[in-house]
Amino acid sequence: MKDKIMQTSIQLFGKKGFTETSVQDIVNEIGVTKGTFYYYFTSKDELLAMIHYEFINNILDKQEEVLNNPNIDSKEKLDQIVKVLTYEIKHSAQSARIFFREMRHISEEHLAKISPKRHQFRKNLEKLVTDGMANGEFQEHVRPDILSYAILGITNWSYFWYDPSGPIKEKELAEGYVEFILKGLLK
Amino acid sequence: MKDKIMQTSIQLFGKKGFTETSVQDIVNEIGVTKGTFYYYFTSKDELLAMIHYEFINNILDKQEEVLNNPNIDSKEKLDQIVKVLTYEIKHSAQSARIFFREMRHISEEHLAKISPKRHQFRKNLEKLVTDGMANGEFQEHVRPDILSYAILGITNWSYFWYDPSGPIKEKELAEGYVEFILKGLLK
Amino acid sequence: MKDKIMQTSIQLFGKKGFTETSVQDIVNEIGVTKGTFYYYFTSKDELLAMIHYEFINNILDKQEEVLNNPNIDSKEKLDQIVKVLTYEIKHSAQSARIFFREMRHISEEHLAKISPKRHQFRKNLEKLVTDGMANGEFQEHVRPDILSYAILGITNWSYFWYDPSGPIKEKELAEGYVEFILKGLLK
Amino acid sequence: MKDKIMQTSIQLFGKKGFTETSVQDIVNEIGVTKGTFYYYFTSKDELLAMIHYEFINNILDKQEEVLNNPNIDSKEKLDQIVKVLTYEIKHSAQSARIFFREMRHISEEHLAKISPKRHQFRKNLEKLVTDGMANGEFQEHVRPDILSYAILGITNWSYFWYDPSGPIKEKELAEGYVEFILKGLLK
DNA sequence: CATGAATGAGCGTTCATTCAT
DNA sequence: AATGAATGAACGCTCATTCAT
Repeated sequence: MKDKIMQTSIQLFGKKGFTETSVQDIVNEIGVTKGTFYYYFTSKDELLAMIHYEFINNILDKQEEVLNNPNIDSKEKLDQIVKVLTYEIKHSAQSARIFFREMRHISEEHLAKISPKRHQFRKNLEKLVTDGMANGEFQEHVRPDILSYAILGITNWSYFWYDPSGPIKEKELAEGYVEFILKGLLK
Repeated sequence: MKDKIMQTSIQLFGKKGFTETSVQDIVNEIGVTKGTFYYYFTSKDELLAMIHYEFINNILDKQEEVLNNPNIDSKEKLDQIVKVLTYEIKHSAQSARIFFREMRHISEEHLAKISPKRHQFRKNLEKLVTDGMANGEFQEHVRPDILSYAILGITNWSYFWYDPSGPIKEKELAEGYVEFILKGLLK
Repeated sequence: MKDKIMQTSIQLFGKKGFTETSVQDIVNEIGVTKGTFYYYFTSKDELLAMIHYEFINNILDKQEEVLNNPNIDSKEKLDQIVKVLTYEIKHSAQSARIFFREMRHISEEHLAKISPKRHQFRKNLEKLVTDGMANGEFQEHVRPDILSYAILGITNWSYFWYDPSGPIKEKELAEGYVEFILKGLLK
Repeated sequence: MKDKIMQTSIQLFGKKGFTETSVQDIVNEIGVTKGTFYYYFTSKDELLAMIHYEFINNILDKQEEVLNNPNIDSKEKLDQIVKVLTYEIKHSAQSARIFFREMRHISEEHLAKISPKRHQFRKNLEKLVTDGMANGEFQEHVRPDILSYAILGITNWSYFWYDPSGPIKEKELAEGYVEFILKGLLK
């Protein structure tokens, strides 16, 4: 039941927004009453925090799996991470929307568990860039932190506009991103 | 007074969010009553739409000024557009936040005036990429629409994390973005 | 201007109701501002009272003109009064609606001028019935006050359902009423 | 509780009017909070519609019971229907007031259930008159529809003026109405 | 005469949350 | 484990009225 509530909430929060989705909406969808909701969650807030936590935990795991692979170079790691992100934004579209859009509704208390993971994810990417520079794969023209934010911007922005049923296929999108990130625009 | 309400609302919507800011919050901040608010705006919705409209109108104007300059090449145009965007996200930080975050609260009716401008902005960027490919400045490795979204992702994402009082200066950020966009990561 | 406001208000109060019509609605219709309204009327209440006063004054005058005619008998007087009422309900439909429907919104103070006239109108009708009984024209089977209310009920109820553009013509209606009032149903 | 809200609302709507009675007034009277009101009714509108529905349903049932009685003639049926109406207007005075006065505040949606019954009631009366004419009990001097409206006018108008604590007793009123309806005024 | 800005009280409605059962 | 009744605070919005100009 707890999981059912979470999955239903992800769909509703993603579609209509956190504030715009009432607890009543959620329990109506499942066919139970509000009492049930508060039996499993102490607040709407906590539910949102859990959704965030599961999402960041999942992509952080996948990212670290790539980063810990000793058999591939920085370029290949970057390639795989971009693909992971694009995959998640497509296949967990509603979770991604919630993650990028509704962070502001999470209380200080819950942020304490989520923010470090968010930060870790970004820092890991920055370290990958730094490492790639150190081993001569990447240019050293720009601050690694800026580069990490730029790469995240490219992928994360997809949640804002990307329509899986539109003309751009997931594979083409991810490969386009990688190509652009690696080679830039100039001839 | 109308302008005062708008400026105050931009600050509050940016800081706390549209739904989370009540009309009462806005008028309290100014020291008038709710009646005054509704004397100048027919709804909170309309106010939000106006904020969006002013923002997109402003950056669209600046973008087209750059694009219409016959004395500079595509690379230079791209450089200037990235700088315009970074400048706006820094100096109109709250408006930018509202623009990227609160679109979903704008009614159909008001969207009719705003959406075309949003779309135009993105299309203009795509055309700049296409033109740059046609005249041999840019590589033709990736679909121009994907590239336009990627570039917008880089700049727009700044609204999410960039802190003007942090260690990264605006100039360094914008120039870092341009360098990365043009040359990519690989050596 | 004062008259313009009254005429416009009659239309709007009749169509939408007193409470449902705002002072703003009225002045919008005329193209002036609320200040103007309050220059001519001290309150919305007062305006309503004036409308009532004009209406009752008008039909009371017409009623008394009939009653004071020494050349016609009670039956003829009744006939003419029913026709006056039917005429007013058709041709001053909105005023009639307001008169019958919105009495409850008139303040004590203003009622002091209107109620006596309303009462007078009914009393005059009762007296006509009593006189008709006294001079042998009418039966003395029912209390004259009940009869006066019954006759008023027949005519006034028209405001509720009568549609001048429907199949029943004004003349047919008034004459039907008179026939029924005089002869009843039974063979 | 739902019924308590309805009964309280009937008293308040009847006394002060629908628009003039706030949900706050209703719940204050009962000693609960507004939340409770909206737990039982989806809107103030819906509550009004329910009051109307119960009223018309009740008198329509009673009317049809009389009409379906095969042992009495048209005159007797008319007599009983007038008495039913007078009884209701006296004993459900506030419901009757609401029914005749506040129809205009009922939404299209709810009217769909109420209007047909209102119409049915009037049509049944018209049919009774027509039948009475056909079997020779009643004169055929006036259109049956006009007669039905006239009879309804007599009885319904009572809601406007009749004071059960005044000098006229219910029985005297109803019998006076019947006498007048059947025999008219003229000797 | 008329305007336009502002007020303040109130309204219908929503909703996260509580709690006895 | 789940229900259903109830709360209370807030929200967007309306509107009769005032008043300096």
